[in-house]
Amino acid sequence: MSEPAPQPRNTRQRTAIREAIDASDRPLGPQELLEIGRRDVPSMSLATVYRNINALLEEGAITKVELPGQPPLYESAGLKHHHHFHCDKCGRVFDIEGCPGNLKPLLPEGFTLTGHEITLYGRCADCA
Amino acid sequence: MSEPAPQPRNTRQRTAIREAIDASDRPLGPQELLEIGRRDVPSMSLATVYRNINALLEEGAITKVELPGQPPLYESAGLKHHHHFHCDKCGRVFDIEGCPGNLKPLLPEGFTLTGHEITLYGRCADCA
DNA sequence: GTCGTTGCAAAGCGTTTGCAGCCTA
DNA sequence: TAGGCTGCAAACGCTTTGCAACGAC
Repeated sequence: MSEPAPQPRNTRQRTAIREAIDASDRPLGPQELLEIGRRDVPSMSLATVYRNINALLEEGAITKVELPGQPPLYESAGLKHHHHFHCDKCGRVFDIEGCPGNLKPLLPEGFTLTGHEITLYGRCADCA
Repeated sequence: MSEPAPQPRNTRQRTAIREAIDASDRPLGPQELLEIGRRDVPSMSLATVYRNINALLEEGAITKVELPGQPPLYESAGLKHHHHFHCDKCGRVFDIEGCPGNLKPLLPEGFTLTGHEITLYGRCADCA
């Protein structure tokens, strides 16, 4: 089921990507990570960003944020349960604390619930 | 902003696609629509499915259902406000009636709310 | 007969992968 | 030095588009 998992090395590229994600207060996409990472390592390629994203996902350091109709974003793992807000104007995604909870009553007969995802849409404070 | 919008024609392909969507009790993807459509019009191509999906979307006959991390699905327009359930096992998506509502309190200061999307995950009745 | 539509193949776009050289440990 | 990592370019999967033939009205 699982590969022997090689010994990871701390390259400047990997460090730059991990720090970019940890320092951000909102989830970031591969292209944004490339731009930020290139401030430290100008030669960095997009393929490297993707490979490190996948490595960090597998080691559990970051989480994939998937919103309807958009390519995935990534944020630090270990944030508490939260949801996301997508600004209709600037397109940025923000973390939202809290959760309405109590969604089980919505389920049809015989269905079981293991998780949920909520995305809010509107204008962020900068764009409102 | 908007093209003069040509006079649409009722081809067998378009009819088959529209009927497949209207007859389904759950949202369908392009590949599924191709398979169903080919029962009526075996020569149908995937490009035709996509072109008709987009035409039906613009004329407001169908709605795009976008779930996190999956390609879009399509369902009849005019269904009342609802959400979606994604089965972890079979991968199918089902419509869910009802809505928790009252999500405004979750917003940070200065943010405005125009809409929301909720996706539930778990096992459907067949897979539970 | 017009002109919207179709099938096919090529092009786009975001993501993944093969490969040879590079660099961390 | 070994072998994981990187940059580059080719490959992929899904969707769109150019083009010539087709067919609805």
